Amino acid sequence: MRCRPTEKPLMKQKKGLWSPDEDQKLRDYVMNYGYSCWSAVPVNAGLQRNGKSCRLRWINYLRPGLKKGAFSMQEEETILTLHGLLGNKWSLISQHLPGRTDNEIKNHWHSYLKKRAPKTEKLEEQTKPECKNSNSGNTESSITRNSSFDSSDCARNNKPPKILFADWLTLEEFHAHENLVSKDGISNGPNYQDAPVNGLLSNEGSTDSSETVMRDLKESFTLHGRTIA
DNA sequence: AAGGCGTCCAACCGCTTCTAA
DNA sequence: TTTAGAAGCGGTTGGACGCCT
Repeated sequence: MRCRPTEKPLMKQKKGLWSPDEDQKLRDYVMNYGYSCWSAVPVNAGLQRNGKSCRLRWINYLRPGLKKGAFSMQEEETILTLHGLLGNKWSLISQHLPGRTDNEIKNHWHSYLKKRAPKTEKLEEQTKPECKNSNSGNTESSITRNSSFDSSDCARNNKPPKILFADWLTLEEFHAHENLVSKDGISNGPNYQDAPVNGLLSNEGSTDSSETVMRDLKESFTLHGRTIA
């Protein structure tokens, strides 16, 4: 969804940590009017921030239903399993951990879980299929994007079937969320960050065990004509 | 007590994708 | 078909904090 161009903010945009006052302004605005157009949010809410910053603050901190506190063993197990399957697809991983944000999961991975999974990483390196990117002198990408199921090197060149979030839903489920409309008539669209999702992702209130996650993923891929080896 | 160092996390940056005009 | 602008995503950075010497 694309929103109409809005007036450019006249004030200089602020950076850095958010104040409680800014949080309150953003929360009030989003609760009342929704966020069909993030670039308009700071202007209308009277914030000296850019839309991107507001979106991030809302998703990572202000959004209702966010879990605070330490990750449970089960959550960590899920992250490890999914990371092994999907690589650094933090937004996909976060969809299996209700109340956790991609940023939070990413941080937790770099802080704790990465150290716990060195064997997995090494195994991935060894078993990585021969698809070395001939045209890339870009060592950065091959170092930082070292997952087995990733959009990196090989995947980019061979153009595998793209898997969008909508692919994980049935058509009915997708359209059900597409019809989500705020009380002011502003359509929020299929906002997967907030929408309680049925079916595959219906894990509200319960974290997937790694086995369940594996099974779900395999079933989902099979359903869409793809398989996980 | 104070300075150095490491860790964690919030937020920014830059790139890609999507879509309306 | 092209283009511009917005959203989304993942990598990176910087500051706050705690621990150690």
